Amino acid sequence: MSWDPVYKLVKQIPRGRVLTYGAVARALHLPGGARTAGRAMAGCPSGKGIPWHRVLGAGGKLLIREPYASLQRKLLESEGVQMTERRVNMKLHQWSAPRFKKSAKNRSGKTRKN
DNA sequence: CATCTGACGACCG
DNA sequence: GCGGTCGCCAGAT
Repeated sequence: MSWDPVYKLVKQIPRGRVLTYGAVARALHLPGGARTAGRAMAGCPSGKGIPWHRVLGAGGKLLIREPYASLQRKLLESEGVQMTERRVNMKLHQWSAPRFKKSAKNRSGKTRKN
């Protein structure tokens, strides 16, 4: 399987921003959803400048285990990402991944529900 | 070819 | 908020 599009998207994640596996899967329209994105990241080639640490689980959960877990935390923290012991503040750092094949909707300043 | 597992996500208690 | 279960796809054994 060619994960190139996945790595390509991850490489586009701005510093200090993060994405979830589900978001990546949906942005690239990957079959199987988040698991497929996870598989792609698991085989993430080193030395390619891929900010793999910016990809988290749903809700900003840090799913990666040691020894990469601590490394990921260190890198994120280094980028000024606000986080708890095992979760990242998605509200502040979730990045709007560009939609491939689908039109991106303007979700800025939404009323939410109050 | 059958089965298990995994850098997942949503749901339920 | 946390742990357990089911569904999903692909690779490994």
